[in-house]
Amino acid sequence: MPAELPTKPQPRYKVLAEEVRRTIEQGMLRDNDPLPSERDLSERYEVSRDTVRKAVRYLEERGVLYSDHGRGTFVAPTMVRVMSRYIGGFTEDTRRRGGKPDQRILALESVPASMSLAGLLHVEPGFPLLRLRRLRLVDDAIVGLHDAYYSLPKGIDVTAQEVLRSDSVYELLRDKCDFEPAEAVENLCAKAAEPEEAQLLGIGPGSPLLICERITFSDRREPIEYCVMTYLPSYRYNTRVARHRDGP
Amino acid sequence: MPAELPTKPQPRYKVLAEEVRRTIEQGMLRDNDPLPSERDLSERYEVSRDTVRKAVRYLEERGVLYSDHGRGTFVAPTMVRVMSRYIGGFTEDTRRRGGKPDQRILALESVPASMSLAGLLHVEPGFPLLRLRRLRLVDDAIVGLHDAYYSLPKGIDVTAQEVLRSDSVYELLRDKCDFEPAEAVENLCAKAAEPEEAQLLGIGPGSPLLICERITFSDRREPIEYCVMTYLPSYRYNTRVARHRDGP
DNA sequence: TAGTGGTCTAGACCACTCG
DNA sequence: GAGTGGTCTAGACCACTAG
Repeated sequence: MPAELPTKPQPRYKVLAEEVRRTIEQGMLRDNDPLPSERDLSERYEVSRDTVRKAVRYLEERGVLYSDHGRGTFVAPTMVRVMSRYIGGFTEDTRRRGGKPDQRILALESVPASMSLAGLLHVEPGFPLLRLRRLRLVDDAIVGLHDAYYSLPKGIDVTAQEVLRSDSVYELLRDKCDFEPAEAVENLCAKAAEPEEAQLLGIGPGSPLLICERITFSDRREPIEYCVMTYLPSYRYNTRVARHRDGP
Repeated sequence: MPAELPTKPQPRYKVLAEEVRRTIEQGMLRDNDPLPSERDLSERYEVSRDTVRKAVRYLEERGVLYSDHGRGTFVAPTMVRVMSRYIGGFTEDTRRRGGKPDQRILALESVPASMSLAGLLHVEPGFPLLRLRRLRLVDDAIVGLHDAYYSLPKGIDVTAQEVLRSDSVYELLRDKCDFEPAEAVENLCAKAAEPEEAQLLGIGPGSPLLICERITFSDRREPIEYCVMTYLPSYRYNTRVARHRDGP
């Protein structure tokens, strides 16, 4: 079987959107430059105005464009474009930033769900969870520690081999079960390193750490993963906060 | 002049959306319950299906609903609904979480832009910036320190009185100039408290702190504010990371 | 196969901005 | 007033899910 993907035909609005994105990335348009009007684009690309509007929405969501009633549609500043965040794992995120991601697996085991984990993942206390604890590296330097718990369907198991081979746990789980991360919530705060963390991360106890707790939901909005990510001060978390198009 | 606001008539899709949101918040629908189909809603509310779809998009952006092709539209889990983030100041954010926000102004002065600030705010080095340094409190306890720099039009000035009186600096600036925050980018990391910070925050030097740097853009996407927010470990930053409806 | 959301069209009118 | 984005309609067909 060849590696050719079927590559479903993309909807027109998405094709248009990527065309516009390419134009911008190639430097044909600079920050805050105006785009042609929706009616213009609609004629030029021979699609309905509504399809043009969908393409513009698509790029607005991603921090690439913004539009102002009565004025026009414009190219968002580079900094906004860059910091637009979407759900993705450490590997993907690091690559996007131009770094070389790596990992050291510390533990891969089945553990019974504690009361609090059971509550977060909507399972019974004692339900067997897959636990994966890893050191995370960027360009061969340790940047953090991930401690993740997955609620997997019965009979599904994962080996260290598979984790090492695959590019991301998300991808691995997408193949083995029907896990498809659709949404996540995160909670960030600062914390002093505890002795064990300090030793693993090669820092002094009490050193400042960035803690990011995450719960990931499947496309059916079942909580599937709970993960505590512990980062050194050198690690930076970027995000874009958009005002909603209208009220809260 | 009476305090009556004109209250512009809202578009139908927004009226519908708020109606649905109310239904959910009153507990008529629980997490992951299905909504009536778009065609149903379109008949029931006597609007076109497209208008229903706009209302659904509106609520999806806000983490209230999610829809699955071929299956239906459903109520998003409570945790997702709660952690949906939008641009707002400390005051508004704290109130949303049920806390009582407060502040102690440490400095309000005009300072010449440094090289780095000038670069971030797109002004000439030496350009006079308004600097506002404040302790931030929730329920009468210190939680952090805000150090903000604003690039204001010439001739606009702000007094401590005005800051104290107004509910938020954003609101104040909206009145005095045409500042309207539309988007922001944030960069978070951990840091050890320096002696001065430690003293102001009432902690030991070297204690862990959460640092959030923010650049705020106006509706014209001019960078208007640069702010460094320093938080104690007790402060928590919540966010929702949605996968985009389609590819990155 | 019936029902759902996803895409697309063509046209209309409104609300806003700016010269 | 001319031009822009914002809202709304009515209808068509496609793609997907589930019983």
